Amino acid sequence: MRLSEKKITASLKRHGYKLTPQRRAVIGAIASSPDHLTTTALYQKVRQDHPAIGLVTVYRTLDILARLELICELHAGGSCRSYTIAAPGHHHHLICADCGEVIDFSGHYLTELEARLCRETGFEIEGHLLEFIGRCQDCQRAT
Amino acid sequence: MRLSEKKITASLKRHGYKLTPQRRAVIGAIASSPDHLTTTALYQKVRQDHPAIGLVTVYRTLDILARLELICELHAGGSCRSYTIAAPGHHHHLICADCGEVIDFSGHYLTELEARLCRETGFEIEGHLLEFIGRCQDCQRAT
DNA sequence: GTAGGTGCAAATCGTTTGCAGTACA
DNA sequence: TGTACTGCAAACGATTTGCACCTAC
Repeated sequence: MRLSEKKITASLKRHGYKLTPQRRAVIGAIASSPDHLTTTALYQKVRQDHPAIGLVTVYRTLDILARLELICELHAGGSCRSYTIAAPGHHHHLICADCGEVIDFSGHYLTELEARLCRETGFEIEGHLLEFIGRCQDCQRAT
Repeated sequence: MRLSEKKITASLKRHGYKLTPQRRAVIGAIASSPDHLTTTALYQKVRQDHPAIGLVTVYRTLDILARLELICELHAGGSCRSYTIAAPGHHHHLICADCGEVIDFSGHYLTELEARLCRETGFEIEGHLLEFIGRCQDCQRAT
């Protein structure tokens, strides 16, 4: 279950952001895609029914959405970020190094470890990043 | 315990890479720092006793060292990479969001999870990235 | 009406590449 | 000696910023 378009726009309003057609378009595009999209990919998609939108606006909208934790950011290996609608609760990613497919999985494998690290280092732990890199079945066959 | 400068140069030679003064300088700089350094920070440091070196050479050297797994790469949150001498065995990072301090810890907390993901998704898992973000004791006090 | 949002162009940042000269093995 | 390495400059992609105009509230 992922956040609906409605909930996202509502949350934007609640935080005092204006609801422009551009923002609706970005939210619509990201909400209608099951995959993680890079900013540029999302830009292409949004342009299909909103040709006048600027790439900058997409960046700014994504920035707001990420800050409100309405979308989730993925640091897939290299130097590019991609986004998808946030799923409630914490989750992690399994990424195919060849085709870029992303599988989400969730669980609390790390709470125990986190508690131990807190105790041993005195850190106040705010979050973590857990990603597996590998090759999906299709790409294995393709070799 | 971290790899010594000697072991690194030896490994470079063993893999057929030439041992130039520039490479020695980069290795010396990274080996003498206990911290993780970004490429640019490392470049500044190397220039202190090797002013003629080019940033490009630092990039290329780091690339080789990372490929040979002699140094380890850190994707600290944002879009910048930093490097430090590799510790033997696999390890993870605990990063202070305020001051950037990095604590290494090791363990095989993920092998079981990795096996389960393999089974369930058919992925061939090549590696993973596990980083905790938080605030160290000093920064907590500083608030 | 006005603060906030938009879009363009230009600036910036980190990183890579082409190429001619240089130096290690 | 020959191949690999270096350094410059230029290219590059992703992201940010300055600014004038525009629009949702």
